[in-house]
Amino acid sequence: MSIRNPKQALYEQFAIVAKALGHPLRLEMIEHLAQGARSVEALAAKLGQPVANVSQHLQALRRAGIVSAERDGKFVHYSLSDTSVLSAFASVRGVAERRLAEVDRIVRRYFDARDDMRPVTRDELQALMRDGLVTLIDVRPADEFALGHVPGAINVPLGEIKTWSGSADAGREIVAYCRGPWCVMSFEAVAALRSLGHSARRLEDGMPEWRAAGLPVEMAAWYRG
Amino acid sequence: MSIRNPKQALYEQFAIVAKALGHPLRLEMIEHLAQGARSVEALAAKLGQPVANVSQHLQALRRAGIVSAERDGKFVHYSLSDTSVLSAFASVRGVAERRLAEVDRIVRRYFDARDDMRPVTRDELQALMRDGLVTLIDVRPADEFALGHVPGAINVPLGEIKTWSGSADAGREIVAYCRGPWCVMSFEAVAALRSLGHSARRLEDGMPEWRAAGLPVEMAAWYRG
DNA sequence: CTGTCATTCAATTATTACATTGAATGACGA
DNA sequence: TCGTCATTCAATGTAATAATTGAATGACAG
Repeated sequence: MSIRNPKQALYEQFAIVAKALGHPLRLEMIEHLAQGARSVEALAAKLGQPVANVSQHLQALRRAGIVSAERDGKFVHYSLSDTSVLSAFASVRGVAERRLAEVDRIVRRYFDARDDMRPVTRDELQALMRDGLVTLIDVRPADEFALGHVPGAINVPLGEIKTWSGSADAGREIVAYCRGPWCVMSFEAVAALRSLGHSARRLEDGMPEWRAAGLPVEMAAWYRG
Repeated sequence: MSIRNPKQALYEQFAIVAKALGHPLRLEMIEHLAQGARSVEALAAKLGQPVANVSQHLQALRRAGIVSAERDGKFVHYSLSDTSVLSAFASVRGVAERRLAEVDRIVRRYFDARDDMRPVTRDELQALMRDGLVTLIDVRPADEFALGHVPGAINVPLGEIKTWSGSADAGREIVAYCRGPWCVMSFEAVAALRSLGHSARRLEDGMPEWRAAGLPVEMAAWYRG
């Protein structure tokens, strides 16, 4: 850590941030934290990882200034330091999308591409919702839905898609969204709904992007006030 | 590299890109390549690093899709794959700037902050140049200047600042720019000019950002056509 | 075909990152 | 004060990454 010259010292600081983003688990953690603050234990449960491991990765992110911690009793709630983290994540994803054929291959394996695969943009969705033309479902788990969702969205966690679709109007198009543009839950939801005979598309982004765009966010009643 | 599920596979791909950015030398290489394509040897000379080391880092960047290589005789010219790389770099820098007090500290050590430290924006510079109020100097080495510079700029490499300043109009403000917002050459140039009694400021960005903004770029005569 | 030169590869060592385990801390409630 | 629980720390083995060296490739000139 000896500072030979300021130029290299600066690059070292930038590298610390990039390095902190350079691990799959930490990226997944960031995407979860983008939904809202989480305790170490809650995050570990979401990720299916040992608590100690998650704690150490969180500290790595904290050292890089990517997340911040706030103690609340015996819990420590971690959250993203600011929205610049999300844009850094998006930029990295942008490079990966543009240049790594692998990413495309993985997505296609997951979701057979058709012309109607085109995702719905935020603007399109707002128009469709205003005119009452679509049913909007939020396929994230209930706790994430409660912390904030697109106004008018119905919470249908992935496991309940099949049950729910029985009661849904078969002739009405469904738009699904989840955590972000590469969150696979909305892909799975759309695939499931189509196989059940519904017309369904994905929202191109997820909740964090909706919020970052300054659009209105609705919260569950027991969180209000 | 076993693909357990598509979600993790995607995060792994994103992590590859971020990991490639997670090394000071590679970040410095990217900033150099943002000025224009370079051969391995030329880049190694700029960085003061052994050729083999630079070659291996270049390959790491290539695997991540950040740079691309083009063979030309016995030379291999590397360049940035696309401008999304620059925006990813900028985002990482943004997180670092916002969150790491260390960065601020390093910059301040380099350049004692005053109210007139405020850098000149691109828009301001264009207005100042149009009205002929400032002298614009490009403090990068001559080869980088030749590959493209801001119209009207004079090339004054760092080592020639002192000599050049003797012939400069002492009452006229000087604006200096170099490779990018954190490139220290323009900091050093401004510090040197001020100590010599000149009024000098930095342009907030460098050449790559100027080019990425779609602004006109001038090339040396022997490169034209 | 041979020599030269830019680049890459292969092998080595040192360093750093990672996951796991079990123990230590720190705050709360009884 | 004591026990409980969330979190962190410390220690371990393993794997990945980095810099260095010298040899191998691949293209050009003669």
